[in-house]
Amino acid sequence: MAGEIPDIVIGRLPIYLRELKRLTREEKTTTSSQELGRRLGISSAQIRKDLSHFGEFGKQGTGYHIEYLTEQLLKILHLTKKWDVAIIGAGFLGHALANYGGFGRRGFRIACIFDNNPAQIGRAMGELTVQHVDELEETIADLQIKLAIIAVPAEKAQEITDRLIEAGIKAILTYAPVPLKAPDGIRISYSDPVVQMQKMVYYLPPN
Amino acid sequence: MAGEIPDIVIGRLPIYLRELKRLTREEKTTTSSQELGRRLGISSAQIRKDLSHFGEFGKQGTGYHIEYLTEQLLKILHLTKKWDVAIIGAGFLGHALANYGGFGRRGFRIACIFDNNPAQIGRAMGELTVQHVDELEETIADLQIKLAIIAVPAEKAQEITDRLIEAGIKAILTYAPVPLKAPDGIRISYSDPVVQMQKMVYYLPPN
DNA sequence: TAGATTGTTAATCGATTAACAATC
DNA sequence: TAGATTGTTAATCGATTAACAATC
Repeated sequence: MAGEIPDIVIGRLPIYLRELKRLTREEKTTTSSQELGRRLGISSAQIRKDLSHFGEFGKQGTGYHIEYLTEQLLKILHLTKKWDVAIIGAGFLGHALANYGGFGRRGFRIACIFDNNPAQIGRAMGELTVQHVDELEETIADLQIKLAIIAVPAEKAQEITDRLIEAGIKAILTYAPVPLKAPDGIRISYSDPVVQMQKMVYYLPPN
Repeated sequence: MAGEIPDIVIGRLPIYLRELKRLTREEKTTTSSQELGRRLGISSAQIRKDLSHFGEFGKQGTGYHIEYLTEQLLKILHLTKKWDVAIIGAGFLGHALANYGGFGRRGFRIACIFDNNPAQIGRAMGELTVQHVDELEETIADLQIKLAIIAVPAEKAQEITDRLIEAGIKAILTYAPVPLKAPDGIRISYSDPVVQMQKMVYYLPPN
């Protein structure tokens, strides 16, 4: 069973979770690896294999009880409690993140947002107020926040990263198009829309 | 050499490109697979292997000429011309995307942005004006746009996808947390910050 | 019982790494 | 020449798929 689960398997669990919620919304109570696979464009064998790393959640002949599997995945992913998140950068992107309802619905709470631009400080954003970035350390330590999202310009990203880690942050999602240096044990996840677009362009005929 | 290049290799090329540009900004003229690998957290062997799919770009003993390798990667990725991009959805996220300078600097031009909310139509965004989503088909066909970014709510994403493809779009980057159905030959790239966060949370001790 | 679907094993497929001759 | 680094081969490692006994 458990032991050393491949990272790529962990990466698919949130996708399964997301689709299970959609099935629930469609009033279904039961599903199968085949149905799930068809909806996600993944083979049914892969889904069964992935789940088998964590235990046995299905029944031969009938498949998976959606509510039960959802609960199990939430437990596996440590999503049975809400996680506080700090956002650094209150530009357009920080604004979009702070106002995105998806975090609240799926296990997170945007707890604070920071910027260094005096014009932004004190401004209301979502349910929050933009704080000065110099309050970053204290706020994160006080609230014991472990997760952060970086939405600052590339040049500032490494400095912010260092400060976040120093303040106790353990995982960072960054939108800055820069590889971040961080000690072992700190998770970094990258999102660069331009990189994604460039990759797709390869497959398009030029001109 | 060429033939059937693994998708995962293509996915790393934009990252190499991005780092080469940074090296250029640092006034370097030459680099090696070792230096590049160290900066990106990738093995030097992998970088050499990846590049070898496309030809020989380096020199034994000295490494790679940065400017030359950059040009080659741009050619390989079909980035020697600017690609027009359509954005669907002028909410906070669409706003952030339209105002992000990274596209312009790295091979793209945001050509148009659409929304269905009357309050948004006509509003200036970046250098653009928000158009009604019903003009989507005509604008995309007229400008022969091949790339689109979906920044609409989940429920609308599939309908928009269908319309985009009908209008001639060949590749889509979507921020909607839904798997999109599309015919073969259409590329879809997903970005869901919540999924990225959920994946990282697995590695964090609960509570 | 007959049909469906699981969990798991073994086979296949693909990607990464180590190592080194070639050569600048 | 001595040192550095490439491009490539072969070995290793890891992930996906096919197949099927077990069983609901």
